[in-house]
Amino acid sequence: MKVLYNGSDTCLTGVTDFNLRETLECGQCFNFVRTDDGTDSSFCAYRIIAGGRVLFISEKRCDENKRNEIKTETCDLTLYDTDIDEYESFWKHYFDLDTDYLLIKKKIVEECPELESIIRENPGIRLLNQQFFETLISFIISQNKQIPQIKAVVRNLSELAGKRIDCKKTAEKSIDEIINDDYHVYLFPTVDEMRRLTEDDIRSCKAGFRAPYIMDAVNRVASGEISASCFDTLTTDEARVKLMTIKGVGEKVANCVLLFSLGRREAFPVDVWMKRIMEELYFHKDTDKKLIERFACEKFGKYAGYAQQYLFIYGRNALK
DNA sequence: TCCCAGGTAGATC
DNA sequence: GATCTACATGGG
Repeated sequence: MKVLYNGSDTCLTGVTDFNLRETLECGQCFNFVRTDDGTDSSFCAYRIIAGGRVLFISEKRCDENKRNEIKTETCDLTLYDTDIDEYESFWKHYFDLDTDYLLIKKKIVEECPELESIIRENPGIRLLNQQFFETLISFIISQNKQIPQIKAVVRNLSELAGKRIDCKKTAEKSIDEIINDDYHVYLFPTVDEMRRLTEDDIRSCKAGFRAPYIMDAVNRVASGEISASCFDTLTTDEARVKLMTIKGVGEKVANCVLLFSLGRREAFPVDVWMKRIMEELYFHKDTDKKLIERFACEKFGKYAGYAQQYLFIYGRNALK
């Protein structure tokens, strides 16, 4: 992979084991919009809001080739209005580009051959490294909601309390809102911005019964009792227990926060889909979620979180 | 109108 | 402890 800066954009060429659409659209993040018109199957562009920044990014697929049996392909990425320093210090880690996914995929297929075809079809999924607070709030929102609705609540909260950012340049001017000259977006609110909201404010963002849960999470983070760094010295099991002291955070939400924002790749969130697919593959009967989690963690070890992502896609394709 | 959604808290047994 | 249900909101 080569990294080049052309004076305004950072261009990554020959990126392996990466697919922007697969990575963003697999349910691990909710603050993005596709900005191209979808007419070119080898091209896509997105606007992503994360970590107090806005990124316009596009991807061009390159020719397929084969590396060590598992089919892979390369792509070129353009991070618009982004210099090398911002790429190196933030987006590189955000997209998990310093991790060897070829090795990870091999290990998972060794443990679970059933996943080989799904990995072949989705070879570019990466686990993002997202910011703690916005991941915590987003996954509290996610309970009992579908992805488009989760995205809507995240956007409503951002518009209500987040900082406005004016976007002077855009990657692709194809969606309606981007056509406006005064195009702007709102960042996900900071803890301080959220603290100014009342429970009714949060309800007005269509958060429903999750509003008091969000209030509790905000208060606990604002007080300093909970922070990304407070988990540094804890084991994953201890960190999960601590996260679950927040109202509205159960096993599943806690595991998502561990996996997607605290670098605990051994975490294995079990939702309705994961329960169904694991029962189909291994248990062949109704099985407790906690048991499924323990089984997967023993089976996949430090790769459990990655395996979970492929299993999720497998489940959504195979079942339903 | 009914049912479900990448769940969880609180009640009840 | 294990099970049952209400919870807001929107879409099929």
